[in-house]
Amino acid sequence: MTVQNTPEEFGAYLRGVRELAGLTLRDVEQRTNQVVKNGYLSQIEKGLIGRPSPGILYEIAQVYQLSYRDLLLRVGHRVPDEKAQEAPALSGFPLHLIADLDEEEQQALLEYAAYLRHKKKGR
Amino acid sequence: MTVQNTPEEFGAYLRGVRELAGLTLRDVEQRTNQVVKNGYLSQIEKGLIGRPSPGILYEIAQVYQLSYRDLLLRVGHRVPDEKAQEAPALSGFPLHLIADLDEEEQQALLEYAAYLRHKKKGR
DNA sequence: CGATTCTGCTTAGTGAACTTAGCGGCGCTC
DNA sequence: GAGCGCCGCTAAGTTCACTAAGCAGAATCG
Repeated sequence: MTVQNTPEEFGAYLRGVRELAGLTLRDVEQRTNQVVKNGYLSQIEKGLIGRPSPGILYEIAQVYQLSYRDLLLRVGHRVPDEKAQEAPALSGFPLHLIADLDEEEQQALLEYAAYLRHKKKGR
Repeated sequence: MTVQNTPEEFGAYLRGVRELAGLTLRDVEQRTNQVVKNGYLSQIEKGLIGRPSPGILYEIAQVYQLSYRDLLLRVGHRVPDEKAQEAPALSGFPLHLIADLDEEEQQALLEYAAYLRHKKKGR
């Protein structure tokens, strides 16, 4: 429910969860396949790291069985809206015409648009 | 729809969108309140940056009216599950008892758990 | 007692994201 | 055609997440 922690708060929280789970720093390192190094986790828990990266937080969430989204929020990372899949509106452009196209075709279209825009300069 | 782009692909994509929107690098810098520097955006578009941070991607998504989530996926950031709000299961621990507690109380509880765990060592 | 093996921790180093500052080119206008 | 402003770009510098390596203390066991 928390929205934002200081690094100290976040560290204390993580330490609490780890100890509750009965894991050592090296246990976590092992369970994350050496992705989260014990020394680094120690730094995080001591509040020395401002904003651990999403990848690290994800691994921690897995090991402790916490919500990845919640961890992201705690350290202050932007999190995509649950819903509100903000469609690329781009001011009335007929998107449905583009939605059908596959990856390469869309890219080609963008490049063509760039070409048009370039030409237009000599308007 | 794409799941993962190479830095080059991602850069080409962003460049296409920007030109389609008719914006210059400095326009974007201005519209993001100098959060996304023109020189840096240039580096991204040329594929020189491996994985721009969430904060930067968020700003870009806002300016171009793109889906932040989609940008995260393109560069390879982990994204929290739309649903599947993975509850902190922690092996049968009676979570509902904790859910009521406020922030401070939860922290105190974790610290108490740590204390218990510590004591237990002399089992 | 000494040796071993855990524990958390610290320090110095690396690398990549991001900044700063400025360059050269192009298209205006006078 | 000289000056001016905007364009994308780039090289060097800064910052900070993350690594590598090892140390001190406590528990364990011979």
